[in-house]
Amino acid sequence: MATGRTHRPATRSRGIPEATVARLPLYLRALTALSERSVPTVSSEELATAAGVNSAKLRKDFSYLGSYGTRGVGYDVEYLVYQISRELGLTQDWPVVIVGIGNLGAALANYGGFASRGFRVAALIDADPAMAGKPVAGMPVQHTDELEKIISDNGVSIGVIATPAGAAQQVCERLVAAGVTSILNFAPTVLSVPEGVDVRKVDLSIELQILAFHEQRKAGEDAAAEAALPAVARDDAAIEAAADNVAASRKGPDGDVPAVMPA
Amino acid sequence: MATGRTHRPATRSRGIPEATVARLPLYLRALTALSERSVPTVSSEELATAAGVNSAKLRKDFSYLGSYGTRGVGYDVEYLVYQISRELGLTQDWPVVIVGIGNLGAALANYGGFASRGFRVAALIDADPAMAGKPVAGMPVQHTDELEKIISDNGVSIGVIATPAGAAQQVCERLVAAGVTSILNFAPTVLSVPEGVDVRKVDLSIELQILAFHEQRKAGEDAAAEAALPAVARDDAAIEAAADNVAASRKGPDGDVPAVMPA
DNA sequence: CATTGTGAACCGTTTCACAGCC
DNA sequence: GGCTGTGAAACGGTTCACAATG
Repeated sequence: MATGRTHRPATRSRGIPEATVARLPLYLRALTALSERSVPTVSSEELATAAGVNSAKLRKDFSYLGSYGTRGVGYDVEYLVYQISRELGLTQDWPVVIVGIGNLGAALANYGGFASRGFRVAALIDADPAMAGKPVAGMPVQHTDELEKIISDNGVSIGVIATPAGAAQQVCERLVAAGVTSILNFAPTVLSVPEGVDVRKVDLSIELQILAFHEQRKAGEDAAAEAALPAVARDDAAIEAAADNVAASRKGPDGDVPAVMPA
Repeated sequence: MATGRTHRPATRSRGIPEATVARLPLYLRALTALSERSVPTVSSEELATAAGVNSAKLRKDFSYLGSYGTRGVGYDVEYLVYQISRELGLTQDWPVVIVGIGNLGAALANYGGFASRGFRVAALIDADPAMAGKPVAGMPVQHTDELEKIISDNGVSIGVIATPAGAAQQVCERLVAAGVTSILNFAPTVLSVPEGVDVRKVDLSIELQILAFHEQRKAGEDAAAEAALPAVARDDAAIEAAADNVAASRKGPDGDVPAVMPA
């Protein structure tokens, strides 16, 4: 999961818990799907399943927004879509700039999920003069020299950094100086920003490392089980020794082979 | 923040807290940088700053791994790198497959951060027959038909899904059936997986929505401050009204303009 | 009477503050 | 003296369980 936030103290009352905010987009996506299928109402149970959470959590989350359900019936899909959209600020237009148009930046520029929810890619910016003017996702790449002007002309408050780690802090500082107050950072660096600027980080290799950690544990468990050891206390040596056996016993059933679409 | 996990109950003792696990890669990155600069030891304070956390948290985190520091001195950089790498399972080789070689899949394939930490891209897989054989990141794309064989031949236990949402669940099922037990999902869908399979999700549009939420709040605050209203209780109507003024007053100082590298 | 909304208990995580140790 | 390691307190989030209610 992406994470990392800079925050002012939770002064104001009736603040929605951060954990709840992070789930609202999930609910919104599930609700949008229901809306497209013209489903009029959902129960907390159904919606929770669709969003991949449990229903108690969902109900508590919604209780922070206000009470938009009907006891004995459920929630009105359209109404909830509206309320959550409004709460997330998606009823307004958010111009976004992407800085660093390499593989990842280009992928982001082409990503449909942005436009579909109020985000508009206002500009693509790269430091390579050779990139300037080149169309990516139907939009000409602009040179870094224009950064400040672009931000200011478009009233951009959200910036996406997809540069190499070495350039990220500099880019960040220029974005912030130009008026950006929210940054989504894909570069594998800790950005330091002034008070009042939010940073969220998405780090691919960190996610993999977390998976590797659990994977390693599973390997240890499997091996312990196979060796018919009592599954009680953990023993580091045993786990380490067992780790070498990972992936030894894998099966590859090719029963039904459904088609997969290209990304 | 990327997130989302499927988990067996925390049966085993001496489990490292999930929150700590999620920070270990951060420490590792900071330590690696120190190591490259041949710094022999660090204090919890220095390392914490470099990793973007506070020192109490860092010390508590390390206390779960064992006590690898020296009071009055700090931590031995090389030794810590080794201990954390081992704990994360990065001393072994993790073959990974990427399914869905669109813009994002290609970006992932080219991403250097994988190889640098024990992850090896074993194969790139796509359902489009036209992609088959095409080289991406110096490696030929293989057709989905080969999925099971690839997983099995390479002992792959970690899969990355970068397909469109519609294909993700099917791909996921095939990966799992073929022996994959950890999945990093970039498709904007909730994947359902059997017990024992870990899923982590990275969702770009969710991250932006979370930023938009905070951005909206800031706009409300700013407006309230400008209007010289008492900064006490929140008033929804006022915030909504003020939201339209976002980005009205932006300055674009072009003082020093450092160069930015392409991504 | 099915389903929401929510106090209260619970649990994991963070922070504090200081004892322990080099 | 300086810095780690860690109990204990504080906090935020989740889950439970049931009263409220359309």
